[in-house]
Amino acid sequence: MHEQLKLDNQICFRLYAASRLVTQAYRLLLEPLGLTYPQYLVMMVLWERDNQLVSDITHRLMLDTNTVTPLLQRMEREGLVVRTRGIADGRQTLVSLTHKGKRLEDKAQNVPTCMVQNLLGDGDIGGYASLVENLDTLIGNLKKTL
Amino acid sequence: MHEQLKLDNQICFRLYAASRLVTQAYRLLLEPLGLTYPQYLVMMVLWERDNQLVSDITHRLMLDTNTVTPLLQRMEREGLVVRTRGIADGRQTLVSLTHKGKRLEDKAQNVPTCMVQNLLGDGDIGGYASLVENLDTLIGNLKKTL
DNA sequence: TAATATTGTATCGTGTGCGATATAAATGCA
DNA sequence: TGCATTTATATCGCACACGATACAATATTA
Repeated sequence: MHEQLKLDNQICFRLYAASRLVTQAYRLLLEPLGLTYPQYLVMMVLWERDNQLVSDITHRLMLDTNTVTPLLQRMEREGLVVRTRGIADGRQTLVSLTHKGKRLEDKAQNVPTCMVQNLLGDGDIGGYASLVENLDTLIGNLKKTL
Repeated sequence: MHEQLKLDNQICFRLYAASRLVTQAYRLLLEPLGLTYPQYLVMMVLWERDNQLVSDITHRLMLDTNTVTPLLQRMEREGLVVRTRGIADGRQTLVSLTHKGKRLEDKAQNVPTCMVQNLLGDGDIGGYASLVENLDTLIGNLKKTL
């Protein structure tokens, strides 16, 4: 087996494993808030700006409606968001935060700090910025091929 | 919002997005083979060495039996592997490749090359090794906290 | 303007991931 | 030996992801 072939497996499997570990680490922090990681992502989008369309959220999270719609339905059932049909355009669905959803932002204040701690551990990661940059390159390349 | 807090979100969401994009890129390559990406990972473990225990596979893929067992059951249904109960230790389940499973290795020869192409795109391989290294550090840190 | 195409969401089915629990086989220990 | 404990795997339930499809509302066009 060629060197490059191993390399491929290494990088892909590492991304797969790292992603799952990140989600697991978030679970410990988010469970007290009653959120999953994908739900937390939606909340972050809405905390940044309230009242967004389903399509805004799908674009922001690079997901499709067949993932986001059920996600939002569960969050609506939990009383975190409300979905209302668009007035100007009846096809659209507007997603807005409830009181409970807004209040949750305060409780989530320490989550990012904890996650940085989890990622960095005791030591520094020298190439933190370069890691971000490399991931962006990777993501850009993959998007082009899809 | 502090700089670090944004940074956290960036890196975690990037890992999440990159992982999904990798899976999507694999889907195009693996669908002709009748494999999903997790199934392909299992096949790679078995192509490297046949006749392994469920626990060997779970450790190798950093997954638990509640994920791997149904995965193997689907693969057995597809005629890719056979699961046999351990002789020495009746608790164990030994997973071995069928003829069909072994033959699939040839058809999958070009998959890693294609994926490297997808990951690298036109650009160079600069920072590829450091990306692997940084991901390993990240994975190591996350494992420690879980 | 009526017919057609497009767009924005939603629904359905399948395959993971994973916490929680179950079960049978092996082990340990009184 | 008998029984509690541990171990290896399996089962169950829920929440994603995503391809495929459906559907209603808007836009287009003949």
